[in-house]
Amino acid sequence: MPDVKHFDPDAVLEQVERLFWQRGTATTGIAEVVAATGLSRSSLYATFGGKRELYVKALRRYVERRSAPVVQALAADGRGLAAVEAFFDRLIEARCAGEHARWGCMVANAHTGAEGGDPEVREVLDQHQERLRAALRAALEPARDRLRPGTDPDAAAEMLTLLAYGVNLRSRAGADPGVLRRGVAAAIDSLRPTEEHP
Amino acid sequence: MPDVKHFDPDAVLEQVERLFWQRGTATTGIAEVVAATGLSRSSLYATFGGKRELYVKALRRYVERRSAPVVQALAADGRGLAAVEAFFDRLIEARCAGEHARWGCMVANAHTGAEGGDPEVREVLDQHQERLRAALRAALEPARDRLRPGTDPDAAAEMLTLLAYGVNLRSRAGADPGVLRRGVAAAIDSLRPTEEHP
DNA sequence: GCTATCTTGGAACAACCGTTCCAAGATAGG
DNA sequence: CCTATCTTGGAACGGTTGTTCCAAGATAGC
Repeated sequence: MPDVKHFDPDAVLEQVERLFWQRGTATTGIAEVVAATGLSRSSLYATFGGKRELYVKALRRYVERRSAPVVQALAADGRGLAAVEAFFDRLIEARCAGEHARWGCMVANAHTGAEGGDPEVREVLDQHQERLRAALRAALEPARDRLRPGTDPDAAAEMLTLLAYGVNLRSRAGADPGVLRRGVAAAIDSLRPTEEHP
Repeated sequence: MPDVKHFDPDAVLEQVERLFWQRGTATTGIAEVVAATGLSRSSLYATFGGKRELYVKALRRYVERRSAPVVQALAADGRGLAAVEAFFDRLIEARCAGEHARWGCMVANAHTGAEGGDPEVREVLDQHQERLRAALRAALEPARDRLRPGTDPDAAAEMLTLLAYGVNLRSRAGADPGVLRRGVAAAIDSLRPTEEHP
């Protein structure tokens, strides 16, 4: 009996996600959201709630549609250190070039600013960190006996996680991809066993 | 002949610095600055200019009075890897406990949000990154021949710099200091030569 | 085609934003 | 003590914020 929505909610949410991802929460006004999505304030509020709920939904969409697939692929990649290398290569590439260049990571971005104070947001942040850590740990597992002697894979995964956040942050300020690659390579190479020269 | 200021500009700037450091630019209104400092809008605008100039001056103060001393101490510390260890220990301690716990690093915080778009701010960000990198590189120099064979000190300094930004970011979201320490320890330990067991 | 029910466009809202302005107050040289 | 000059308090500004509200429009079952 009732009327039906004149738009695709997920397509709209993607637009909103891109807006908040690039510009942040505090800087992006509802007026900009209205302008970017094309729909009216009424539809916006009726479908998603207020600005806070809209941001949280956009952030969740980012985690599920942008981050999770890559993280899962990393966890499932059985190539060992090569998998970790590939992950960081693509990360740096995506952060410094192409459509989303210099946008950083929406989750990393959320760490600063008012959005990080929200308990619901904080939960997403911690979940994202934990998933990335677990994926890096899983990626290291097949290479366990090919790592440098004495290496603790859990601690190594922790280190690589922190490194990823560093890359995400610095990429937003225009860091040179070559420099980022060099820093990441130093970390990964330090996990390889020293070559023997008898 | 003229009247003289009824307050100490640098003491006020310190208050402002703390405010912007903890809460960010976009979230902190001039009204809050007025309330925190106790002085009037007139004095504020006459002394520091608008909000943008006020933020930049507070950020510069942070770099010069908070960051630079620690970074210089790191560069001058001749103990090698122990110097790097001490630097990160104190960093994590300051980020997770005490007066400024969970505030993160004001410079790292500036990477996200509208402030990062300002060319003047961007310059401070790059300068800070470069100083930290150079200090870490200098701290590694005395340990050069005590590092793991094949280690590139320049690349290692790059890696440690990224790691520091990761620590700063994650600390704001309430990361456990023990976890942070473990990740950092993994990075530093990976620079040590493998123990020989003959 | 009628109608109950939802959606939509857009006006309107109070609250707050950063900034400006000016009269009143404070100061130090003459 | 007087006065030129700067500072200070606080009112006021136009613009923007997120949100609400309602009449008009669209839809699908009867």
